[in-house]
Amino acid sequence: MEVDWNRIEEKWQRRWAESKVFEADPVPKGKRTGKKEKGLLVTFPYPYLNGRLHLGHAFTCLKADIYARVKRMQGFNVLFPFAFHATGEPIVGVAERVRKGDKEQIRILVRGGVPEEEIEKFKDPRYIVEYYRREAIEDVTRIGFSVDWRRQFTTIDPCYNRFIEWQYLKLRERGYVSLGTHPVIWCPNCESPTGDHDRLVGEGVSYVEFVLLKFELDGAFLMAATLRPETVFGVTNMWVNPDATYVRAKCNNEFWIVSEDAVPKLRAQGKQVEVLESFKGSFLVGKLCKNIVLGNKVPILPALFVNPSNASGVVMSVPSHAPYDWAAIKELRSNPALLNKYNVSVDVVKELKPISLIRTEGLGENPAVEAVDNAGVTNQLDPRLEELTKEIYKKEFHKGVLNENAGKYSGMPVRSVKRVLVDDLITENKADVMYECADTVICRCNTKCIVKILENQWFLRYSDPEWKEKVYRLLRMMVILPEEARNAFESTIEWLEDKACVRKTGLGTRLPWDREWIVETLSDSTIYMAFYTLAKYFNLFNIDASKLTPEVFNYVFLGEGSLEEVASKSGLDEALLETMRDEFEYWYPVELRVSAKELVFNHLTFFLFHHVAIWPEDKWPRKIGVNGMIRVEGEKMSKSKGNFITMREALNKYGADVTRIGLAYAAEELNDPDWRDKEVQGLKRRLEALYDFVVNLPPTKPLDREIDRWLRSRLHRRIKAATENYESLKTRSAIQECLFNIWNDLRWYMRRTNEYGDILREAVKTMVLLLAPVVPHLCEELWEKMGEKTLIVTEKWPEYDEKYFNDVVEGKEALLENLVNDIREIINVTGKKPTRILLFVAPRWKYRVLEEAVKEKEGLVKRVMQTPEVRVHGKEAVKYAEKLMKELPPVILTQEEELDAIKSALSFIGREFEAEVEVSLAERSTHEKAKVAEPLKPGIYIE
RNA sequence: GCCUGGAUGGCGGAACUGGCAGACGCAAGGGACUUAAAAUCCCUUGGGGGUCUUCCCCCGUGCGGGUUCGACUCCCGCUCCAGGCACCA
Repeated sequence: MEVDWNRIEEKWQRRWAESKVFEADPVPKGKRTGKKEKGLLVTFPYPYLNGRLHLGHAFTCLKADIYARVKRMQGFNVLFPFAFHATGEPIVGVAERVRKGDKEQIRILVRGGVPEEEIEKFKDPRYIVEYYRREAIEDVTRIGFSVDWRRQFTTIDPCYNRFIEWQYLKLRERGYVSLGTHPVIWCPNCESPTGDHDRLVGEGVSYVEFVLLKFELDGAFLMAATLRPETVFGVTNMWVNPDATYVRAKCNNEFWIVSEDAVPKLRAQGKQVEVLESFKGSFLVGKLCKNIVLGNKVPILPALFVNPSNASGVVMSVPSHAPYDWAAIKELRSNPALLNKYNVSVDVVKELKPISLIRTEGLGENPAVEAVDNAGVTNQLDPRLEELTKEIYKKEFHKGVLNENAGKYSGMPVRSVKRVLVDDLITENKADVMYECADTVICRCNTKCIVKILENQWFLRYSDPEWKEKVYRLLRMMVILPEEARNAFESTIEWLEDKACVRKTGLGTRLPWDREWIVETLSDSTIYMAFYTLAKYFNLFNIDASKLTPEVFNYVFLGEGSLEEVASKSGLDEALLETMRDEFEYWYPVELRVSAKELVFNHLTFFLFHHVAIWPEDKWPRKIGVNGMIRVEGEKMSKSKGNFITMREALNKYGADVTRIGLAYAAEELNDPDWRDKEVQGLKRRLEALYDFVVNLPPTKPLDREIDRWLRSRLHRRIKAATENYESLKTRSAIQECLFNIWNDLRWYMRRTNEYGDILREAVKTMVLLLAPVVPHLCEELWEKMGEKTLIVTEKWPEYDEKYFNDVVEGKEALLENLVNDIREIINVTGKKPTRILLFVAPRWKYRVLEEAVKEKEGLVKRVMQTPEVRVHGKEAVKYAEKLMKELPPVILTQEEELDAIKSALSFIGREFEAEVEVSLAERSTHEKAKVAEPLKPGIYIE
């Protein structure tokens, strides 16, 4: 039968709206008697409004919605709110591009479903927010998420701004926000940090910290840049690029010699640099400079591999451990002409001897010399040098130990020496640091980026050990679903450092004490779940944001201050303030927050940090659900791949319930859900079959045969399993239980009997109830079709009762199922068409042996052979006992039970095979098949 | 490179503390029903082999080793994939 999905979905969405079932308010104060009267707040991270919602949003949000619906049916007062994120750059960027008439941007918008006549209005970022908010509400409603819309907001609403201001004042007051200084990849042209998405070249490139070692030269320092400062003990000479331009500059209170390219970088990194003179690198070649760490003098030599635009443009030469250096020395030795050009005697180069300073298991005295010579490298620009460098460094870093040449550091592992050494050298004024991009980064404006140290920026002090300790404590108290995700939280907390929480551009809330800054987007989205509890009042009474002073939030969220004072100062009603306070207390803490795994490393962890910073323990969140990322037909979903599916498209094609079950069945835990049309169509057919079945449900009557008890037993086990699965967000397993498994049980039941007991109807009703959180529209319709007058969304969740679990009856059915399969197997193997089937139930003595085996396997054969009843069967008995030692049957029945089960199923078996069926006890027969009969494996003979 | 996960049939994926790998679904094939199709119902389906009446044997959970009576599961060493790596939502 065709199911009119559209009609059903619209009908029930209308009913839900009319009856306001999703509008959740606190239970009146006097009636909060038990756990179920305490509010349960279920949340989903609000989506960013730079486009339509897509299947990824739908997937995560559905997990939350299903949980909310289950809990609601279990009798909890559940609040599932929804809001919208607008803070940040991209929306402004879109508006900007539309304003400039960017054709590509407009094409993207139109292709994304924006009507041509709306485009003009997209010049205003606020309109974009408004537009996508409307679209999102339509999608969320159409997919049937059980949202209380009275509490919606966007992050650029004035009331929300006041809330963020309060939060940051609070964090600052408690010492969690402070001024800081931090290196960033920076575009000198745009004069702003260059994030990944702002780059033309160099996605994912970070910066590295070079150590600048000071080498004295004519009253100045030649600044050698290195990533391996420990090798200062093995320096034989210095390298400069003879063709590059170098400068002598006053840097802070010293004179430095660095490449010209390094000057703006040093300036960006907080150095006062004044260039005094500039010259070619060749000017330096041949001079001697002093290694102030060791006190010896080393020559400055020319090298082409030195890149003046990398770090300081000066490199120290450690031929023992650095392949480039050894290769360059070799090349100079074999090419005296080059040296003559700079008036350097070849002897200088010939006298250079590698100085080994690291001992590494598996590597020789001078690893670079050996590697370069073995590879036959003779040229310093040989591309293989890169590879050799990496190889040696990797080994030396992990296994290397500094040798006696390293002075007081000798004996230390390379792995741990760097930090100590650098700290020492800086303290002794023998070194400095310089940051450099790890690889080329080019901004979208086509400018090469550098590393800048941003000063006086506001930071969240996530590195604070006490703050971290509190978060660890919260984490230990929390339920993480699935548990495997806990590790990721732990390592994130550990790894987290101070984070800049403000920017200069984009939409958002201005920092209350420093209005040139805007609170950055991830930083304004950490505790807003609390805002849902109040947004209702802000929306309802259209409250003037200016009244929302910090005192108001202090009172409502923290219970600080006196009611009268807060009321008179803010101009808000005392009663309203008190109601808001109660509303917050009622819904908080957050019961569950569900998100995709990519947010563990930022948003979800920040969510924890800020909660412990603001609230006492009883307001800390309870559970976090983490899920995978959506894929489409096995591939990552992305706009560029052309496999991007918006919620709107899915809803138009499949309808709400099919989309829901398609997503809910696609994956659970950390697995990535895969949206496959074939799979979804299969589920749709299954739902249609269910509809058909329920609508044409055969009449039932009160019966209590074994098969009825069997179905009841199975049903109660399914209820238990499905409920547990739902509670741990395992929607896939839940669906398996309450759709497929119950369905298979019903099929078996209807195959086994022609007379249907009331339990059949009960099972179907239960199935509809259990499926309601996943496919709520269909289930409401079926519920009504079954003659129920209530709304299923608030109907009571089925409960299981272990007293109905019946192992014997289930064992009997399992026996019959196996028996039927075995008979079929024999028919298939022999190719006989049966007219008569003879069945033999195993002799009693075999049950005796089995009983003993179940009790204790050890010494089974010996033990049972002492029983006369068994011993008379001699070899046969030993054989059976030995078989049991290897493997026991999964269920255990007595001989009587088994005989009884088969007897009462004779007509069923006869129907299945269109043959006469007879059963007898093996001990009453001499038939060869009576001999092979075993408990749970009756002898079968087919005629 | 670093930090988290992960790798199981034609496909998506199960397997609790180490105990019969492949549950459940999809796809495919065969059959029943039907005027026909769809839907539904029943059956088969990891690979290979055998002396095939409820079977038996061999191989099989990314690769190479190890621990164990026994390993998808634990340990060591790799390979590949996904996500994250902070001034971005």
